[in-house]
Amino acid sequence: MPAKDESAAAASGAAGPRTKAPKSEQTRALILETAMRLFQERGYDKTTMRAIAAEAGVSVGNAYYYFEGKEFLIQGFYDRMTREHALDARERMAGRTDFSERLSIALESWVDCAAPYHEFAAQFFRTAADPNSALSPFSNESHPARATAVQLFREVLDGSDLGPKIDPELDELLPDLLWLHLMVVVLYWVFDRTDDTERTRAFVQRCAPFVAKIVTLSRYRVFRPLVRDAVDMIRDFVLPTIGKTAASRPATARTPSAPAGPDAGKPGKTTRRLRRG
Amino acid sequence: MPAKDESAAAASGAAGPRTKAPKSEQTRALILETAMRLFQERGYDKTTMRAIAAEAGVSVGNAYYYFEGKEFLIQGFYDRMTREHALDARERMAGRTDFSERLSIALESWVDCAAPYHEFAAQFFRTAADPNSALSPFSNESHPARATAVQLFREVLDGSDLGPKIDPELDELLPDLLWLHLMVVVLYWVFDRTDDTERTRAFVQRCAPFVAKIVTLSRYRVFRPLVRDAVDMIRDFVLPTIGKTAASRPATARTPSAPAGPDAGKPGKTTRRLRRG
DNA sequence: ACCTCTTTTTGAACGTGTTCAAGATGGGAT
DNA sequence: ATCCCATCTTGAACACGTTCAAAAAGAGGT
Repeated sequence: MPAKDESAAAASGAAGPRTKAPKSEQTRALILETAMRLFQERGYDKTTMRAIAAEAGVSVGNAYYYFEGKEFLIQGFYDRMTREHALDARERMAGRTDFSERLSIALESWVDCAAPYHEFAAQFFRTAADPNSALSPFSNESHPARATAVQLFREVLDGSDLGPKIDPELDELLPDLLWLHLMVVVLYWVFDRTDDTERTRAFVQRCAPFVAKIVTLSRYRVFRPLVRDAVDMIRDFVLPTIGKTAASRPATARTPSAPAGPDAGKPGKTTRRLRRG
Repeated sequence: MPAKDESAAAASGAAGPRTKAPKSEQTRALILETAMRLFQERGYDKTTMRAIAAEAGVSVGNAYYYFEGKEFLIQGFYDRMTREHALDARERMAGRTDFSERLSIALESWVDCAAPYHEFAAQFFRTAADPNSALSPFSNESHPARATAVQLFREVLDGSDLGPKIDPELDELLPDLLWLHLMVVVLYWVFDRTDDTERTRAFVQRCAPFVAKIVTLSRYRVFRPLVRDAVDMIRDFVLPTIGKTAASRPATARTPSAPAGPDAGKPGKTTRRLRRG
């Protein structure tokens, strides 16, 4: 049983090595770096595991010792790009306070950061679309990349001037919703075949004001019931799937909070007082 | 150059065989049927091309003569399921006139029809998620399965009693939008790990009234600007990607907020008074 | 019958991702 | 030093999707 799972290794052995052997970590990094370089040079499909191993000066079996499979090498890309994006977006947003503008900048920043990888993004995407894969952006909450992205969107909101006036329940959900919006943009981007993904850029420019408008309008009385419904639905059906909230599998089970309340049998803890008809 | 593309073969040779050789079509069908049977029995990954060929009593090369690759065998499944769904949904909707109910039935019918394939839907989905693949539901408009599904949703609308009162522009888009909604349900379903995909079923039950509410509310004055924006955006950015509308590359144009004329530089015929029956 | 050309069929061979039994390495404990 | 054990490394071997040159089977025409 090799110690592939470092978090487990770090948590289990109390008397064990506090920092995992730097030697092995070095090999791991070497393989990952080599893989990423070759991916960028030749594309994902054209880069064989044998080539990666050879280029890194290790055996092919060794690569599999550190990475469960070829697709796991992609994670490095994903993580790196997400970090770059967060940094770049923060920098570009600095000083701006208009929500629509900030959102637009954040999304455009993503398109820019992702641009170098667009060519083999398809392969990438294909792997991420597999629910069984650990790479799926929806699967494991632990995915650090998602946390980074959600955090960025929280900052997009916090830095803008529509602060306390909007529905607190919606406000709580918004960072995740904006991340979801980013996922839609990603989907659009992956399928975008125009030069420099101009189409996606235009899409983003149109989306941002629209989203801002929705958020702004959500304050008004007329929209409240609709917003309520949407918020409830997202809380019950979307967030749990992403791994948010303690209730991670409430579908057939009972409600996690409010034992025998009005929504017994309902998927999530809806709202305490929901005037349902 | 073998005649893999039967539509071309049928259209080109004026003096050629009006019906393509039934012999070869028989082999093709045999391979497809065998593949579908094995996929259902063992799952997609576990079913090897060698096994399909052996079970069908042909050589492996022969399978590749009729199908460009393994993934192309999936298309058979996709098409069949879509047809089944359309039939089943129509039957179940018969007599109902409430839009929300009809939509709910149509979606639930899909979940039921897709249930037998849920196990290997992941692999399926993974393939469909590849923009390069001919299987992608977004790629080629010609995809007959999508046409069937969109047509079904048109019937969902036509059979319901909210007919002429809703915004005609929205009405025109709705079938495609509902299909898009189905795609979201599919996404949800693929990732759903609950027993009998109970969670997806609950999701659908909640979505349908919500969608109906939106459609209903879209009539009121307050919502008009929002609906307008949404309709425009969808027409400009979503439908062209699906292959709808002649204007398929409007992205790089100018700012959308009407500088010169009402629709100057707009890709589609955006705002126009359509009085549809 | 014989030749000619297209359509269909074959199966060995290639390149790939992945596995695995076996070996090498290194650091403590005796 | 010697042994022990976990960690790391190896490369041959496996199974799979896919390709391809060549053979077989038809389909006309003479």
